[in-house]
Amino acid sequence: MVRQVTEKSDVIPLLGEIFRECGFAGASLSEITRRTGLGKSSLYHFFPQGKQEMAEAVLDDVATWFEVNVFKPLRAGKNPDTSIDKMFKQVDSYFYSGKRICLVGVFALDDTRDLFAVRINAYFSSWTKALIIALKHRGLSTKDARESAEDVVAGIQGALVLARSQDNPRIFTRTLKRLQYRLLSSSGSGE
Amino acid sequence: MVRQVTEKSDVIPLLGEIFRECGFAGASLSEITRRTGLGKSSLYHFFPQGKQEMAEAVLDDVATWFEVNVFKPLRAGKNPDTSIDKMFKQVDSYFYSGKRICLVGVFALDDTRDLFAVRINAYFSSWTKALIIALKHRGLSTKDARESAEDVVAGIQGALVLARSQDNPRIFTRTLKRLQYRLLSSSGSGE
DNA sequence: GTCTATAAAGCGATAGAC
DNA sequence: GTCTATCGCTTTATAGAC
Repeated sequence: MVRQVTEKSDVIPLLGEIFRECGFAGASLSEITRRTGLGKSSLYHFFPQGKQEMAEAVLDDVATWFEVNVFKPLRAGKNPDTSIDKMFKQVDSYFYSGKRICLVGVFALDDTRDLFAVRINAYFSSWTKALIIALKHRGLSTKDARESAEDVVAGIQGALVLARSQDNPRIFTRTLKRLQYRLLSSSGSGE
Repeated sequence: MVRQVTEKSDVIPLLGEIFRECGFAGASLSEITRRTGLGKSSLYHFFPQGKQEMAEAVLDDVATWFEVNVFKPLRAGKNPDTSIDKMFKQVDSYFYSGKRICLVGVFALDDTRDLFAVRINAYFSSWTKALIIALKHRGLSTKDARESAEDVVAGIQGALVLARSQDNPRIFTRTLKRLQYRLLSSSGSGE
């Protein structure tokens, strides 16, 4: 029993960490029970469809966070340099500077993807599209913006994999720095 | 029953695909039995330690393949441009042009990593180090070589995640092309 | 090396009391 | 909303015959 929770909104972040660390198949109900402090009955009270519904709630929670804190600012377009800088800061903070991995990435790799295909697709495509908009506002062509955005989103995911495989979060932070530097030194509002 | 196999060396590639698609926790013995055509008794005859030993055999098999076809050529150093070009060709081929994902990456993300930490660490560090050697032979400084190598290895992993999440292998192939282009246009033997 | 049978534990999920 | 008890099934793993 980690803590006492009675609200669904309190449970979801805990579920997120469990799925992140164990994967979907590896996250057993007994582990979930142990780490949330909620019995199976309570869990099924909150999530009648069981594990599947828990994971969907977590994915929606993650999507909302990124929508508010990353995607929307990127699309707003008032100042692309500012919103891109904010993106990197938020990403560094969200992934605990490389000590935390991406739940959507975990689900995307094995056959868990098929269970949540729409949400997983939407997460990465929203991110890429929002970044493309910001880069076009900086003066990049559609083609250049798409390529750069894809490089950055892929680069972030890859850096998380690499950092975790080496048990070295600094791989993540320094790769993030290089990705940002490369973006800002491409043609844009600074010219 | 997919095929009749009686040699351990025939089973390992099949096991690789199963772990790749299902993850370690998600790969049940019944699924392994089904797709290899081997009964549990035969599996435990080949791998007395069970699933753990199967996964270790697969990881060693992957490591050997990359050592022979990618890392060793990169380190050989006779012609870094050639061996780097070979690396990208082999990687594209190994990952079926983005239709296959990286087994080591799958294991690296969730808590499966802790079971195979040494092998997972070795895979990515061997790759990065071998690429650093080739890049230094091309004239890059130690610092630049390390940064570029890290970008490329992370970029490949990230492109695999992105391609799979969008169910679009072309994301992988075009990201691979850009990574190679960026490597070759950095200072090197072409100058 | 592969078969059948089986063990012991854990799995996701449910029922009914409170 | 949380408790206890339990269902039916699957899990990993083993034993012994052939």
